[in-house]
Amino acid sequence: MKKRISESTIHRLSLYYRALSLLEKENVVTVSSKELAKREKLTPAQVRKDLSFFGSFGTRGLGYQVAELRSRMSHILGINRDWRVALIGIGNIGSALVSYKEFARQGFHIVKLFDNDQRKIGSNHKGIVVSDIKDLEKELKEDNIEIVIVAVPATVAQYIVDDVVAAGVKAILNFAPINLRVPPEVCLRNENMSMELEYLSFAVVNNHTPKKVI
Amino acid sequence: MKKRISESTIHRLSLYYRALSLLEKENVVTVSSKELAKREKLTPAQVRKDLSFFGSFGTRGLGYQVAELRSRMSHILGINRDWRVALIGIGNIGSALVSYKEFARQGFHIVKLFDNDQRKIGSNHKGIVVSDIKDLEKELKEDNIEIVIVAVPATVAQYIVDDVVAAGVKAILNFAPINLRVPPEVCLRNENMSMELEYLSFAVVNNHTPKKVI
DNA sequence: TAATTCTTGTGAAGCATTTCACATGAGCGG
DNA sequence: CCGCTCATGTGAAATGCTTCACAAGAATTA
Ligand SMILES: NC(=O)c1ccc[n+]([C@@H]2O[C@H](COP(=O)([O-])OP(=O)(O)OC[C@H]3O[C@@H](n4cnc5c(N)ncnc54)[C@H](O)[C@@H]3O)[C@@H](O)[C@H]2O)c1
Ligand SMILES: NC(=O)c1ccc[n+]([C@@H]2O[C@H](COP(=O)([O-])OP(=O)(O)OC[C@H]3O[C@@H](n4cnc5c(N)ncnc54)[C@H](O)[C@@H]3O)[C@@H](O)[C@H]2O)c1
Repeated sequence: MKKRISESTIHRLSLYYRALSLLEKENVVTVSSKELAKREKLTPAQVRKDLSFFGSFGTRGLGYQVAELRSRMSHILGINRDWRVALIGIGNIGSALVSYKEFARQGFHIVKLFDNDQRKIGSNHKGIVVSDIKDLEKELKEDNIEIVIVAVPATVAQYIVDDVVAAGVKAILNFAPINLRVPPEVCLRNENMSMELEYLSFAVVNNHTPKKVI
Repeated sequence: MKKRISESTIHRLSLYYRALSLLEKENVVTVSSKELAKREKLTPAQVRKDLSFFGSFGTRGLGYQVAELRSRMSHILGINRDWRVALIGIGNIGSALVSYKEFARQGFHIVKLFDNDQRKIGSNHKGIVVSDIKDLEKELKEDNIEIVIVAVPATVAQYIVDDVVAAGVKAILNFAPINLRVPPEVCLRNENMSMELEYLSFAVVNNHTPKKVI
């Protein structure tokens, strides 16, 4: 019975959630798969198929209740609750992420910072004191951290991630441009900006246009 | 004859390029599809099929010459040359990107910065003076910019992108969490970190492990 | 109540991508 | 130079994902 949900479907759930949030702000009460599709450059059939993996949320002839569907989406995505996030590496990109208030508004609360630079350890970023990387495993456990963001140089990322995994964390967002080894029960996602620039460069040189834009 | 190259293949080309660069640093001379696959958690067949879209670069029984294949990859990806990049929005994320030296090392040179904040206009970031957003279209044309990175609030991103498109730019990397409209000849890529966090949250809640890690 | 309109939910068809499997060619050791 | 090993390149099969197309349910109007 349990069908494997594809990566693309999960990403589109995020898009639906985003579109529904906007619709709610616009005080729109119901929305059809057609309208939802248009807003995120997809097809109505795609929208309905994606939703159908999780249940049937609409009314024939009418469409979907915006508020209800949004709430359903948030449950499916697991964002109807708060998440405790730790950020490792308070450099260029790390600092940008701590300052980004939107994450907290979405339920992703960065509650812990780590670095190995003595000048940074003990300093305060947006109300959070930077911890020593030495205490990583211990503090991740103590603080019940569920998601870790890795923003350290690629050369040390694997060591860091090994500790993160040892601490029992099951979800990692990695910014270092390196292929990290994690056990199968840990979900690792990579945010690789160079790869996106290379995609653009490929597209320009080869006159290629992507079919779908993530 | 011209086969459509899939998004996944293009992303994997970046992975091959990265792995080959490391192999070259390690003074490895030849590499098999098997080894290349292992390094990036792929299958040997996948590697060979991807490469086969662009030619045949290997030697049966031996594998691929690391230096040669790397050079071929860089030509295919269009990174055997320099690119002139402009960055719009010198806030949290924009500042992090300007400071990141790796982009320039890969041939992506951020040579132009834009903002609308009077306190930022005229200021110097890593040797580049921030221009007024008012002059965006004119300066993008004058300076022959080919790739634009958009790091402004979502509320203004569409206006900015319209100007970027009007200036004839064909490649855009967008960090704003919004679905931007661009004409079909323009390649738009979105870097959406919230979406990745939502992916992780989905994975944890649904006990889902992705098949492939991008 | 019946006819009309609208839009969902979903098997099945149509495409796309990945994996398989093997013929083929290169190097090497005896 | 022959036989053995290794690894590529590629059609074909298998798998996965998207789109089609339509039965069926809900509202609305007559
Ligand atoms: N800055 C960007 O725009 C950008 C873009 C793409 C990728 N990245 C990647 O993101 C990562 C961080 O980049 P950055 O520009 O912020 O680098 P950075 O050097 O500014 O920051 C790295 C931080 O990690 C800390 N660190 C180093 N070793 C550590 C360790 N062992 N334990 C804990 N902390 C440690 C450093 O003290 C520093 O604060 C890198 O892997 C980089 O390749 C950055
Ligand atoms: N900071 C992050 O970690 C992060 C994470 C995910 C997504 N984002 C997205 O990236 C974008 C930038 O985020 P940020 O945190 O750097 O925001 P920010 O507010 O720090 O920076 C935005 C910059 O854009 C400039 N700007 C505003 N309107 C402009 C206009 N019309 N023309 C030119 N410049 C203008 C502002 O002056 C500011 O310098 C946002 O869309 C945000 O949602 C940021």
